[in-house]
Amino acid sequence: MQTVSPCVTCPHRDQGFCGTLMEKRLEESSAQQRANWQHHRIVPAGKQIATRNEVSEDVFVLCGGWGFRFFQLPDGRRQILNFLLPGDLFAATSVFEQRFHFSVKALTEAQVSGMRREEVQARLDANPRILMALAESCAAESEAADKSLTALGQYSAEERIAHLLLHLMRRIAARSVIREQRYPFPLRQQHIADAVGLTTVHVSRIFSLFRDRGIIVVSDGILTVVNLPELERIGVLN
Amino acid sequence: MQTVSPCVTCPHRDQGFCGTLMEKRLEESSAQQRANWQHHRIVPAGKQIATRNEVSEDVFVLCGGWGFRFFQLPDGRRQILNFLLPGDLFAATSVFEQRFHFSVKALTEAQVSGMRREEVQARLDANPRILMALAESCAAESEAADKSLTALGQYSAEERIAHLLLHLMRRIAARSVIREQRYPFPLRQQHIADAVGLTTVHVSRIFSLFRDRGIIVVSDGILTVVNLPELERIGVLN
DNA sequence: CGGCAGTTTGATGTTACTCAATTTAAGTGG
DNA sequence: CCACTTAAATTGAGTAACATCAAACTGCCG
Repeated sequence: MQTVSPCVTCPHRDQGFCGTLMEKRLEESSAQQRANWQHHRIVPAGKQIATRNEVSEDVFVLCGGWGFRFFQLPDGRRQILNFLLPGDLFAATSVFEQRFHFSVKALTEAQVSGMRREEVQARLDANPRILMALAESCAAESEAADKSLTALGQYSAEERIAHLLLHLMRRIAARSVIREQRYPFPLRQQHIADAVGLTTVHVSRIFSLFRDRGIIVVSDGILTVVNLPELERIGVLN
Repeated sequence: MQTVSPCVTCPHRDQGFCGTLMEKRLEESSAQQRANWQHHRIVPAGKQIATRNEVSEDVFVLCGGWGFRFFQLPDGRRQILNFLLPGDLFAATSVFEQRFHFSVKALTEAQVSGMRREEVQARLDANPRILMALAESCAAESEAADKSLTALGQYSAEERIAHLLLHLMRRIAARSVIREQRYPFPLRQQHIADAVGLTTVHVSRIFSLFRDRGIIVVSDGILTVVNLPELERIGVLN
């Protein structure tokens, strides 16, 4: 599980929270912050940050805001692979690949940090704790991918949406203190639809259903969980 | 892409083909074959080889036959995460995790090789080429998972099945020479159904459809591709 | 010959999609 | 703060895709 801590590598850290284990390990190995092998930028909401098949010398971390990783199909369909929260690497495997196999967009205004891949790899060799942290990220991503696959293959619409919400809630709670079951929630229904393989219309109906049954309410970018046990009953696989 | 080569670490190698890069790298580092940190066994078709949450000191490779990785839900539903072919690690990340986050079953009679995790890790430290090979496996698995996710989230039944077949065909062809577009194919329709999130009844209908349209024929454990361009038109997500 | 596992086929039901209209919310500029 | 504009969410009606249930068929093996 991830712990709450301010962003250590990002110069914009006063504006948000990062602090994954991977990031901490990298920082540990580096004497000076804001070294010249890192760069940072702020991107507006909706802006595409990375494109499939694009070559990059950098490994990216989302330092602030939300983003998402996705595949775009030629006919316009889009699959959102996962959502990126502060502290997340775009993908753990991108430390070893110079080409993105996915695209990334900013969901809100976001802070993105890039680190030279060869520098990251050099630190990997020098410090086995970084390698271990990276291996853990890989394993966590792989397990999350397997769970998403199960959700899309086996779950009904209600189950998929409940599952997505619970998964996001756990990740948000690991990064900031949650009071009264109110979670920041910048997703549009279109994002949910593209993540769980439904249409926006159907997502809206399920949300209405949940609202009417007193399970959750979404408004003003805030997700309020009214009946957590019921949400878990619907959405927890195992 | 993987190359055709006999299984190097497995004592049963005359009975099948393995030869992933990862395996070759491991062998490279080891003077004697059949070292005492490896063990091998033959498991009958249908036998469960690994169970979710189970702890193991070993890292497993499928040396011969076919297997599959899956999640079992309490209500009986099952999601097949991927199929294992000779030479495949059960999962690349299992080199770092002592607990399976998935279950594995033998699809045909299969040969399984287990290697002490600490021995594998020791070789990882000693030989950077092994680490690189493992990183490549991780990246390949992650990309495959993202593609499967897209297939389940966005594709119609026809597209999903065509996609699965093409994906398997490429992997089989990387391990053995294919003549006349005839591929060994030990899957039951139930396996396909559980892999692509459909019912067996619907899988059967799609197969009939493909057969009637002269695209593929499956019989006697052999998949014959009659019209490859058409199959690719349906199933390639690019 | 009987039994079993796997596949095929038909009839019917349900879930989720499509299309279209309407309402609500979120900005924007005056 | 209010009219205006635009994006997002909601609702209804009709439809397509896939599931469910049940029966029949096939090949295989004892």
